[in-house]
Amino acid sequence: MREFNEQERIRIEKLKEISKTERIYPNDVKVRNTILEIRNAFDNKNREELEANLGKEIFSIAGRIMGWRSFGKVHFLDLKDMTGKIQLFVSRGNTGLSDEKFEKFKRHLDIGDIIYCEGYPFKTKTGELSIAVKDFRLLSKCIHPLPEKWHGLSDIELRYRKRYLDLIMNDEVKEIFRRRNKIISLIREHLDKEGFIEVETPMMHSIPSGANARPFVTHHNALDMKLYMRIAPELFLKRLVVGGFEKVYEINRNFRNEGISTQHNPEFTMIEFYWAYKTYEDLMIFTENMLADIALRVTGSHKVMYQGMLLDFTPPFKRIKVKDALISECGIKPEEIDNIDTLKDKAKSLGIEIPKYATKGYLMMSIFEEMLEDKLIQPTFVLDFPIEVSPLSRKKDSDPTLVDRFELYIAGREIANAFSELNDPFDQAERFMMQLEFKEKGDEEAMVFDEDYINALEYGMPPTAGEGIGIDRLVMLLTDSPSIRDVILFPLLRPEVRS
RNA sequence: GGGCCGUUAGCUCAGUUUGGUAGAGCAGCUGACUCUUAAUCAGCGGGCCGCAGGUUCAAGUCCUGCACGGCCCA
Repeated sequence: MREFNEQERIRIEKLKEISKTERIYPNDVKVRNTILEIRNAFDNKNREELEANLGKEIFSIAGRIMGWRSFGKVHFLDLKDMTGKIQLFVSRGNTGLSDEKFEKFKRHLDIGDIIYCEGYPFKTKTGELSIAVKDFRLLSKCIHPLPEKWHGLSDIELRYRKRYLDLIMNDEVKEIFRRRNKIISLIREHLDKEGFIEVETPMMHSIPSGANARPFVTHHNALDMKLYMRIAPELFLKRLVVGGFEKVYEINRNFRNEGISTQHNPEFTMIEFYWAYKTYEDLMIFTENMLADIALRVTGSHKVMYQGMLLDFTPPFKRIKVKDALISECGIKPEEIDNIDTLKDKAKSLGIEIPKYATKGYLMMSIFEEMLEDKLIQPTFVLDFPIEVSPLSRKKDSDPTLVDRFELYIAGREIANAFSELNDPFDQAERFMMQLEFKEKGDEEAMVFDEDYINALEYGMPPTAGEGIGIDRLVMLLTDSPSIRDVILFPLLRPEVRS
């Protein structure tokens, strides 16, 4: 049995007392108005206009009591619903409560309770729009005292563990998740406008595929088989392009069995979209226009402040090629960029550990990540990745060691990854074989050979470009959130151990 | 995995330097108060000081280990 503290026991006693004369936890009230409606209708009216209305048109609202100021025979409460906050004015008399109801009001209710009330809008001496309460009902009791009214709930661990309490207390948290919803809606709007179809592909895969990452493993009892939580939907979405869905997207969770940080949660949300008869160059233009529009409509400007950095989403975004950046920014000479020994020396000098399966491309990207990633503050497309680190991308016509691929960096973080898709089944089979070699040499993130995917490509996939955008990271940027946990409602935490 | 920091009342925090009866504000309870908005005034109650060991006459405080969390690094 739960143990309750003194304050909680008092509130439970109040509930018991109420239950003697009425149903507790009732659901038979009809809430006809929202606080926002009342504000919109009366905020602009002056005291005299509202005075004339007093006692005539009655409104009904419901919400949570967030504050209480008592003067004995008059009480001021703050009531909050999903649309806003309004002050309740509770007294006795014609436009107030009966003596009996007034006593019940004082005796039964607490800060935190969810109540229904009916009353008349008016303005107090200080000009604050308030509801003169004519009748009320307790709908749901708050057994626990709410956090302190001034400082609120600030303990980070408690905020994540008890997100409901965080949402009750911190309006800015609600705003972050409203904004997250808006961002996702806008992405859908942009894709729907182009004639895309939204689909859902499996979350459980019999072979992990579509990205270089370690999967979560689970087991299906009836089929007695291993299943992997998906690390990416890529190969399924491209099967759909083969099937004739030429513009297709999915917004859903990926699961990666890796560490947790301010940038990583084991489950995170991605949008992946595939667009037949387009190239990665087309996607850069689409992406910069879409992100600029979202930034503008969500924050009101193309220029967004993130953690002290002013990010400029005005298109076009900067474009740099991987090799050019290594040469101009990392002190590698043009004639040595393709020399594996030079790259190894450079990597060593940066303290990068060099695994057995390290190739030129692997080293180039390691050096890039170590030296340049953090510096890409303004939105920047990094293009033309080495083929060894891009097993699903189309080879460049002009240079078979590179692929038609870009990643978008903003505020030093990878936000999007896109490429012209590899639709040549013979080349794809070779790439899978190359991945297997890496795996044998110890690369745990190397891809597995997916025979059915090759088979799908053998039926013919149109030339296609595809892209993935990390929704959580994008939301972080547009809500000025320092941690991914601030934009995920229920981030993964170790379970609390109670002694 | 490593380093640093944190964990005290329902919440927000003092108290740890220099070991000696556990503190404040909000919230709660009792009383006063008919226009406040962090209302005000008077009084009262509320503690496994994260957990487990150790040192000591004596530990919230010092030492060790563990748990959970935060930031940084890998």
